[in-house]
Amino acid sequence: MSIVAQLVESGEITDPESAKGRLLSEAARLFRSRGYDRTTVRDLAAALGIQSGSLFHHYRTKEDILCAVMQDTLTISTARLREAAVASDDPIDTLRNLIRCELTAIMGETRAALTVLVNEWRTITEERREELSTLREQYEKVWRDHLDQAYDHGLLCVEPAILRPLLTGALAWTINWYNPDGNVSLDDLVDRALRLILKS
Amino acid sequence: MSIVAQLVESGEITDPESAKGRLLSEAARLFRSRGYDRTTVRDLAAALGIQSGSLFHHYRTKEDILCAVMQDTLTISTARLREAAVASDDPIDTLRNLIRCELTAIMGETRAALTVLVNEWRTITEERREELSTLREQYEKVWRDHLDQAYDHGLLCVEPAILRPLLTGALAWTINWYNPDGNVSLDDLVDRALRLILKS
Amino acid sequence: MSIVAQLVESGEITDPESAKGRLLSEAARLFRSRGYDRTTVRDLAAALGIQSGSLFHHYRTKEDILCAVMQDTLTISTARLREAAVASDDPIDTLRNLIRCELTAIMGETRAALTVLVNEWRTITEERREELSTLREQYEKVWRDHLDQAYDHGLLCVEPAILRPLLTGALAWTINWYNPDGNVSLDDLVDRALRLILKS
Amino acid sequence: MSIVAQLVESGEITDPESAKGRLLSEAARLFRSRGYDRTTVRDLAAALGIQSGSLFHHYRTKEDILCAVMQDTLTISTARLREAAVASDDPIDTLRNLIRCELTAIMGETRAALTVLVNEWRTITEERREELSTLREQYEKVWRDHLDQAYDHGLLCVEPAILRPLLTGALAWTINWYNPDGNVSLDDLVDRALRLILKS
DNA sequence: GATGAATGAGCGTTCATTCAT
DNA sequence: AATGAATGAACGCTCATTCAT
Repeated sequence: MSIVAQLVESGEITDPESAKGRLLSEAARLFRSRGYDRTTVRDLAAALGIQSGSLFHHYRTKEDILCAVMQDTLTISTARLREAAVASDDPIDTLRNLIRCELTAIMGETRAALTVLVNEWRTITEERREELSTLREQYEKVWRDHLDQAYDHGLLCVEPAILRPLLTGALAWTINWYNPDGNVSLDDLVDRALRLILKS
Repeated sequence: MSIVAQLVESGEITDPESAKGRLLSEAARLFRSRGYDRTTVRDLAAALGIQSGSLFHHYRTKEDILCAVMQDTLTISTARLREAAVASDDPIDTLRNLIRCELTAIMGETRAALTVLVNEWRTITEERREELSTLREQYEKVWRDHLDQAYDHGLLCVEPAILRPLLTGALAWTINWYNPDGNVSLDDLVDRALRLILKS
Repeated sequence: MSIVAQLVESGEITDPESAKGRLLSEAARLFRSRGYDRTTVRDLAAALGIQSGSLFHHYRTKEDILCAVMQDTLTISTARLREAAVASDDPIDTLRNLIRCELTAIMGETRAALTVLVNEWRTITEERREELSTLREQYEKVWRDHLDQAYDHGLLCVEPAILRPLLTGALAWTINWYNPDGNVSLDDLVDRALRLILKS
Repeated sequence: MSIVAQLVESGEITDPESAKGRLLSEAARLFRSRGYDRTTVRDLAAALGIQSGSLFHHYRTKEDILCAVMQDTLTISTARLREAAVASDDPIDTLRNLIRCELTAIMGETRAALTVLVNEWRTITEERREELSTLREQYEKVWRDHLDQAYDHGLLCVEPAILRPLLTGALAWTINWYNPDGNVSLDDLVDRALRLILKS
């Protein structure tokens, strides 16, 4: 059973097959391509083939939709990261897996939602940010645990507290330049990011 | 004579002391803190103590203001980067200087404008983007030249074509987490970023 | 069944009883009395007892409203002119009927819209003008056919190609001076216009 | 000495060679081609090579400029019409001269101002309209006198009180269709308009 | 649940006019 | 006379949201 299916079953995320789920994935797609502010509720409604007023039966406000997108994306990403983290016993392999997992998320199906998460963070209200921060911290905890471990083994070039945010930026930025269909494979990219953080 | 003063004299940027210059720096500040879309021309006018209609004596449209902010910032940043690049003969010192220069820009007075450059890039029209791209490429050329040189000396952990965008992201992202008044000094941060890209 | 009712049924014009129809007739009235430029969407909305923003549910732009007014008016006028043209077999009676029909339109319910059609023709975009020109030509064709016929019978003082635009002007101008409640009856006016174009 | 020169000398119109005169003729040209509302004071100033604020040293408001254009045009037109009226003793020749004079004004240099006079009449304030009405009546008096005379000779197909406004419209409308460079000469057009109003 | 007309505050922009220089 | 920056009211239009149906 896939991770997404499990999270749907446990009620942690909205079923992407449901009406609400389709709404969220369409929203993620639009928010990413046009930006949150420039995406109107009419755009979203049109993309779903409904009237704009009908959106508000599912979510109270446009911002609620943005937050739901962020929340589900974070939940899925964290679950996937955890899975990636236990796939190997070797610290370096584990780091490679984490990097690949994060890059896959950035490039893959959750790409839209993640971009939104980065670009529209300041868009949402303080209160909402705090709610989501809890989820973000769970995600970051996975990274921190394994970076600490690798650092204790003397593998990293920089202490985790600084290394992680530097790496986060490096990976997040790939969305602005990396082309999966170009002449740098994803494996190459993962390898280069890994070399960046390793000591030797 | 300062770099900014020289650029003003040569007409490459708007004098920051002039009415237009004050308009631009206020715009950069507001666009950064609220985002371009969420900053209204009335906000900007109020911050300058004038009427909203009066803005349009200086710039034809709001987007013109955004572009002027981007252009001046890029011009200043490039001039500063060039200056930083020639301060030392040692390749590693030069890289350190470039990193410090970029971080200083991100943290310092041009911080606002640079954030805009990143966040509002897709906001502007295609045509405008091309104009600005020329300026961006001049900036990047300075980096590329010195990274190539360092790579030829066997100093870098990754080939420049991939290293530079990874580094760009790592440095740009600092805006989201680094606190200049916290317990990591700017020198420390520069040092850690340098360690990231060096081979050993 | 009235001509208007038939045109509504066939979908050629907007039902004057519908919300959109009331909007159009109010627009025609205001555009006529103040001119298109001087009529604001807020004026129009106020006259309809709605908010200005609500107008844009019915028509995308103010110009769309103007064009819709013009189109419906032309469609109705053409239908009426055709009806008037077949009411008699006598060429002179037919001309009299056409003149009366045109004057009735200019004086009557479509007066506002017709004035707009004349005064705001240059207001609308080229593209739109071409669309409407087709309708105008249909209207003019009715006139041309019957003027040609009358000319062939030797009834007219001037060849139709010049006579028709001279007559158009003479009739259109009545809006600037003729008072239906004054001491010149509509029948008198029709009679005088007819005398103008007949040979004897 | 030309009529215009005489009127300038007597102070009845603004010298077209003077700064104000150039302003007026440029205004007439612009008002005609774009309409009064759509011509901005900046357009006018630009056409004159001055700043928009400078216009207000010559005229207090934009409407003042419109009225000055109307006034001068009416004054010149009336003087020319009077001249045309005394050129012949023959009633029919005189009518022909009046028609030609009016058409020449509509087509010629004063064309711009005359269009304004027709199209922007409702634009100006009540008070202003009364001032100009006096001038208009002087112009109309010339026509009325000669039409009355011709009617008394049994030459006209319709009584002057109705004939004149019908003719006014017929001639004014030529601006919408007549092309002086087309295959209908001005003489032909004058001839056809004359046939319209004559009895036989 | 869905519709779609309506809201109403707010947007970027225009423009006749003013006025210190 | 002329400038040109500034005004401030008004413009056409947008859009998240509401609500009767």
